[in-house]
Amino acid sequence: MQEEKDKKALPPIARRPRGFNDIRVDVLANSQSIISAIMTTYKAWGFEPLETGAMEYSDCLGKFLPDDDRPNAGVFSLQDDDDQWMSLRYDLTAPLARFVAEHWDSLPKPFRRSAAGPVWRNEKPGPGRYREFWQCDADTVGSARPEADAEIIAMGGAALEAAGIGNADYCMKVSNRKLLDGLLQEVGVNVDDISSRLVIMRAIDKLDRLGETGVTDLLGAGRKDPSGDFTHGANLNPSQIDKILAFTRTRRDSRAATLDALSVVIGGNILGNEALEELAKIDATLTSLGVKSSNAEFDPAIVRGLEYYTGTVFETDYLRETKDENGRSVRFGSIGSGGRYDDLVMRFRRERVPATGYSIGVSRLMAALECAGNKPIAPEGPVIILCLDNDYIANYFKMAQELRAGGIAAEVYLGASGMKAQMKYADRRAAPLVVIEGSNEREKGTITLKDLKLGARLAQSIEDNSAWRAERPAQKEVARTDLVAEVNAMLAANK
RNA sequence: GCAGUGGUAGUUCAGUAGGUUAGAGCGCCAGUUUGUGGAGCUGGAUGUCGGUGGUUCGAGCCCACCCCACUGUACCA
Repeated sequence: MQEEKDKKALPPIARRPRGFNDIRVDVLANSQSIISAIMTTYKAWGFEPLETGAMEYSDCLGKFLPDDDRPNAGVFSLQDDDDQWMSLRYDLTAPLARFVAEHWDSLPKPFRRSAAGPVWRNEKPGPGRYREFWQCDADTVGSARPEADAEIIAMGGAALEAAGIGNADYCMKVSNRKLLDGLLQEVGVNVDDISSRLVIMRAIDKLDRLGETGVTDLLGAGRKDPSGDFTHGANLNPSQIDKILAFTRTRRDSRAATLDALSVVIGGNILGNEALEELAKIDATLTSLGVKSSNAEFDPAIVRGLEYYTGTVFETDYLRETKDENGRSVRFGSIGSGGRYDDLVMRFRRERVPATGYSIGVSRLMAALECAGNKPIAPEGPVIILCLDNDYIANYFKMAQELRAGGIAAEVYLGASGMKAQMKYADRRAAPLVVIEGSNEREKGTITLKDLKLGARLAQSIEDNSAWRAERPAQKEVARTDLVAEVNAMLAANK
């Protein structure tokens, strides 16, 4: 009892829930610029921005309804005061389906929507995996044409390049669910047996990581991983497995060649032919949009784990080899993915509403850019006006207002420490320069401007600290009346 | 979820066969005769040694359970 009371008296330990990140100004500046580059591209291709709320009624989000046993499995859920379950959205596609179904009659069709925002998943976080993260999506709802898929694919590449990914560093890998369904029919697997179809899809999805031997195990009896964990397999026989593996090897260096190879394997099948026709149209559209095979290729080994895709599927591979801080090479998962989901809106309305879309994971994209050595944006802080003389603080505020009126971000130091500490503060705030007015300057009607960025550059050759300080480099005494003009000149000189 | 590894200052780590007041680098804070950040000088602060219980005269070190982190694996609509 007593102990419990003592525990209660302790203050809470400041800590952040795992999987949720604090984002400081340097990272924030970069993610905002990436998001804006992507959204600008989406807009240029005719996609209208739409923002929806963070929560949806759980039954609108899909199959993951909270139940009594695990009300929060996968999603964050809570019960509203009218007892309805609500959940934080786990992607931007499900809210789109809800919105479209709700407003179908008043929407222009096809409806082309872009969206950027955070999504939440109640899962175990890992490196590069968070419980809150941003996605940038674009979707075309109400067009069944393969050209709609092609356009999304081409635009996805354009968006990535706008965000800073090099043209040679990514490849959109495109396939079609119907290819696999056709193949499974031919091989004698019951396609309507959803669970075995899913096991097979997930097995193929792991090709890049586990290789053909691992996937062979997963398609057969099952696989035991090095840690001793056992994964049940699809229990196919060796000849079925061979045919599936042969199918996954039909990728060629050009889209046309892959189509030829595929038609040999799957051509006789009705679903397979449908898929081939769609892919051929996608190829033609990509070609007319100027998208090379090196940036968008057909790869039948791409299946994607998600159940809701009905046709075209694609994901974006980041190609550049990257190393972590220990020099080990890092494998990035896809930095974006998408596909056609013709049945998602059908949950709300009886009619089938074909839709296709693409989603970019912002933090993963940032990690890729960072590993590739892209120079991050260094955010710039305000001009700091030192407060050397409390009796004259009014003067400092006046200077700040003059600078702001001149379009320059400025701030008066409001702490209580000495000059050295104030310089340190300005340094930490990434201030481009500081304004100094002590009694020396005031008596002369001048101010001293110190260029922190130039100083930083000069400091690289510093050998003797006291001499360095005596020299007072990178600073300049100017007339008080020229404050705004001189600050502007110094800022311009540093661009 | 399953398996392996680990948990000592803000951080990276050291801690010798269980023995007195638990250490180092970096970082942080303050001062350095009106004046100057990023590599000067001087001084300073900081740890429920992940938690709880146990063994012991004595536990950072040994034992049990729990928590958390990392790695692999599964799931990821």
